[in-house]
Amino acid sequence: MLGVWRLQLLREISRRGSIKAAAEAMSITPSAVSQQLAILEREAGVELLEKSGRRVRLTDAAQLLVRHADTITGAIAAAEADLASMQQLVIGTLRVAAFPTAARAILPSVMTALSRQHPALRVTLRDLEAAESLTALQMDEIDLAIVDEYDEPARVSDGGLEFCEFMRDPLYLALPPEESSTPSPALRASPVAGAAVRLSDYRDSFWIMDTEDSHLGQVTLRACRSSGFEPHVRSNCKDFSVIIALVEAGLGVGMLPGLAIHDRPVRASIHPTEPPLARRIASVIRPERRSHPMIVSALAELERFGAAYAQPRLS
Amino acid sequence: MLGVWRLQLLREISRRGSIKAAAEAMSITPSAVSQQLAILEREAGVELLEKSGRRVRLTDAAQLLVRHADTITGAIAAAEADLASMQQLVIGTLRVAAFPTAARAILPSVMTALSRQHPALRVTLRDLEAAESLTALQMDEIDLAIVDEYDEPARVSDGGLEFCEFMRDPLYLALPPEESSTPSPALRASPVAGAAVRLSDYRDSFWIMDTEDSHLGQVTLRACRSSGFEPHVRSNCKDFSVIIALVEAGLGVGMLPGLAIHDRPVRASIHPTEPPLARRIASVIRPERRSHPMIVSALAELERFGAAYAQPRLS
DNA sequence: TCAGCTAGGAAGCTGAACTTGATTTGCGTA
DNA sequence: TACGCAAATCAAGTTCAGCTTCCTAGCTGA
Repeated sequence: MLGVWRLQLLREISRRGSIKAAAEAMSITPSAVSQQLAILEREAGVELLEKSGRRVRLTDAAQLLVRHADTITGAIAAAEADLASMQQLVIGTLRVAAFPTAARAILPSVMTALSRQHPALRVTLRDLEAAESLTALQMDEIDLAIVDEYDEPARVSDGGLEFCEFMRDPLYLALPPEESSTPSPALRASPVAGAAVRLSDYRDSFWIMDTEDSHLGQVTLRACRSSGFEPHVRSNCKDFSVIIALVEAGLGVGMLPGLAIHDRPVRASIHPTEPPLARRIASVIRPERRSHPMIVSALAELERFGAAYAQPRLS
Repeated sequence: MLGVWRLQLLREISRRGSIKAAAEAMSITPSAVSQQLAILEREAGVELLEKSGRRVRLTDAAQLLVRHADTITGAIAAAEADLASMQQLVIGTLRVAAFPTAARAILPSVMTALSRQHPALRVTLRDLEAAESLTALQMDEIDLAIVDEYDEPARVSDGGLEFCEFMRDPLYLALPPEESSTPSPALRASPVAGAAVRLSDYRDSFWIMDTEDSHLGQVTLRACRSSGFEPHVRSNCKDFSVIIALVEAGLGVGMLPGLAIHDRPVRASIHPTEPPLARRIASVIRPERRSHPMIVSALAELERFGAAYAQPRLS
């Protein structure tokens, strides 16, 4: 019979593209992987690897086996999840990845709540952009990914992952504080704090934008254009704290997601837009772990955070 | 991670009901099974076996694991089948079980055809009644079962097995040969050879029946009753050859399936009934092996036999 | 009550799977 | 073209999982 361990090694080679990388991922030596695959080839009766330069390439038969290895591994994981859910035991290590803003604004409270509820649970956190965390999830390097989505749910190549939107994060327009000398060319009365504003009212302001290749940058740009103007971009900054600082200094206006100013005092005037803009925040898991109590608890906690966050609160 | 080998041992205990039996099935010692299950309990973190007299009983958690073990084993088997079908290799050992009549009438020609087509294929045959071969299939003691079905497809507890009817076997009424002195109380002109007859025409004959608990016996009895009479049963015989001999000796009439007189000279007058009666003959496999070339070839050969058999042929 | 059967623990053995270290082969670079 | 590095693989030695054998404990039926 085909050895499951060997199949998992093959799977890892397929994921990571080289024997060395697979070996590192499974924390054994490349030599061991090479030997195990030689055995698997005997078991299967087919060539599985062919040399391609100084690397290896998977044959068709190997790719077939990788697909099967995925379902086999999934079935084992499902058994473990069922077992854990039967015992209602929330123990072990939950590996979470979140995009940076979420890692700062959401995860601290969620992690403390989780470890208060389940003292035996260890939660580790990495901050990864959405796309990175999805591949990490597929690589089985993390158990739970928190991603942001700006456009409509694309999820074409979701690779069998399970998405669950647990909150929406409104996008706000940040205006320089009242007292600051606004360098905006147009003089205007500042709107009432917290009142919705139209982007087109700031067609003549300088704009502090996220980087062009970021989702938020593109969404902002598109929103300005569909409001009928091309923004005067004064600077492109990746880090929201920098954007906040520039707006606070009165150097322009900028779009900020709510989480970026959540639980953080900001000396700027924050306004929802009309029409409202928002990004969706979703949890992503591997479906076979859906019933794992560790996952169930974490998702519940995220839902709770999302519900609390939905209460309007403007600084 | 849960050890697959251990899960399979647990599965075998569940199937066979004792550690000893499971150990024999896997050809290791009971002690080894006991040790592996102790390890599996540690892996799972749950009690899996509880003593019940001098045997063991599976806990709920264990039964949950058995179900998962089934799907895992199925997934591995599917991988192997896919692998073999990719290579189009028909090698190995095909273990067949068939009910006795089929074992005599169908399997010899099918087996010779198979081993002619695929010299590397070994075919082994056991004769088992339908119910026995189904459990053997679930026990993974055979790869292919040939069963007969008299009633409408029940298949309630088919246990995830896959049935495929490949032929129908008509039931014939066997009458004593012309020249024999018929001890039947009623004098009548014998029907034209091969012509359909009505059971009610033989309400006054003696009947040679299959055993009462056999399917054929019950079907015959029911047919007689629905033709409006209770047959005078002269003897109940399990073996069709005995029934044939008795009819040949002129001691009565009897129902015989076509296969029982297939390719075998019979000195009796064989007649289809009006309305016609038949049993269905089906192949049964485990679904995960459906695409295995060994199975594919065997099923094709059975279909071929069924098609040839369907040509009317009466002795 | 005892003989027979099943489950399971202890000790020792075997082989599968790993590591280490040397070798081969391909690729980029001086 | 030669050199060095990187990746795979081979050979030899080592470790440990999983087996057997032998034994004990406990249930069951004669």
